[in-house]
Amino acid sequence: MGAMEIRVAIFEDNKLVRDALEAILNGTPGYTCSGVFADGNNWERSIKSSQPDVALMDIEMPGMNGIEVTQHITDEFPEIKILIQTVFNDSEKIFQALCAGASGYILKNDPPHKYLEAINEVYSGGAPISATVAKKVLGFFSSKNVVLISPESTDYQLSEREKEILHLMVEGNNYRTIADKSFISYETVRTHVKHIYKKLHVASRSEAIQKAIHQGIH
Amino acid sequence: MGAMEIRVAIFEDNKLVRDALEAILNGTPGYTCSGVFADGNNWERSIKSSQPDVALMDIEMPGMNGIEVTQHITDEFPEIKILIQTVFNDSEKIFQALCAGASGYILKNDPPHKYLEAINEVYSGGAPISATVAKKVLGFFSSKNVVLISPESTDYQLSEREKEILHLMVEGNNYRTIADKSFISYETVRTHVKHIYKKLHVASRSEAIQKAIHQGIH
DNA sequence: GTAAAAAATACCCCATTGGGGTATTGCACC
DNA sequence: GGTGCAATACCCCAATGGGGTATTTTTTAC
Repeated sequence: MGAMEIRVAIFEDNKLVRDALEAILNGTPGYTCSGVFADGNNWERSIKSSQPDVALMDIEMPGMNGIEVTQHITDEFPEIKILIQTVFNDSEKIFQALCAGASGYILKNDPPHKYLEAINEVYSGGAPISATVAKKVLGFFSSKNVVLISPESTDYQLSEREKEILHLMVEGNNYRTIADKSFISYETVRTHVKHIYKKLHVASRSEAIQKAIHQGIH
Repeated sequence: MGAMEIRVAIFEDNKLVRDALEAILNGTPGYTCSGVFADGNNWERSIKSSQPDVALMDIEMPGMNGIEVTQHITDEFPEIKILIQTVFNDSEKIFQALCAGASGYILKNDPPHKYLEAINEVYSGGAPISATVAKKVLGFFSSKNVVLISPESTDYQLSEREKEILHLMVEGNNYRTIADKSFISYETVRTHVKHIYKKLHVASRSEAIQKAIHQGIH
């Protein structure tokens, strides 16, 4: 086990597939299978014990599914790359996985050498997607299922105080509570809120909150 | 010119690039350049005269840009595949193009053989994306810039009357006006609105309107 | 260094909205 | 013939939103 080997953790509920993948990884120079898990129910312990560079993730697993595990891992261990593998051609799942932070996507019927290439590619910072998946991704953009929010439009020039007030609104406080927590009067809160609405181009509390959450105004 | 050749139209403002692409296409068996255009200003005429299977589209063009042209072509001639090519690594533009209906995406510094492969791939129904672009696409999903709308969630079981009221709300009428237009009392409008909010799982006029518009409740 | 602009504070008025009830009528389904 | 639902209608009241005006402080600009 040389220092240059890519450590891979396998999350896969099918024992045959799991064993096959493990054999391929351990039988190929440059790759080590550092952990094999049948589900994601103990994902945190699994990750800590196997210390992978790349997690090969099945979407369909009993208990916690691959999408949830992907979300958790990218939240807690953002340096670990996740390569999603599935037999399903389910667009919905693919997109959930992509949104959860997967780095790449391959189909289960891809041949072993494709797996190895893909693992290598995510490890090097790339983004392997099989042709089938790529097609779905592009197709999805053409459909009306995606709303893009321009990164440019996220600068609303809110003042620090306004951001504080907005934050308190997102937490669900009403004007009275915001006033108390900010040590200013009810009417001042209202004035700030009016300014916030003008800057965000919205006309209600809920719209402002939506915009704040979706565009990460903190 | 055999029957099996792929007809390609080039939209590209740079004359050098344009001529080079034309030469490559016409010099390679299986490909024909059926039209060469410096901009998209007469896109409809250009498409009708060149009858392409695939349009090779530059994003940056004087007058109508490649994204707008892509949108028009996919609207009017959905059978034509569009391969976007650009020197820019601009995520924003890439996503606009993808949303406009592009079938594939290559970078201008890709070598000629990649162009030919990509043209062949879109023509066969594939979705070529260069590794750089793929990375951006996947990265975009992980960011907070994309909102996915599940197709499943669009049935809210609104009654006919409730849909009417919601429609009047979308048009900007207040309760009083809705009441007058619907020949019912102000209070009845309020009752309907409360029911609508419960069914849509929202808590304000603006959220309800957003949901109605985005999910096409009529 | 001073003038202009922006931010933060505070108050006024009042219409509109939202959530919690209750209640009656009519219609369909079993 | 009761049970459920849609449509109608009213009550109370808290919360929100938009329009003002005004003072003080801070920042920015020339």
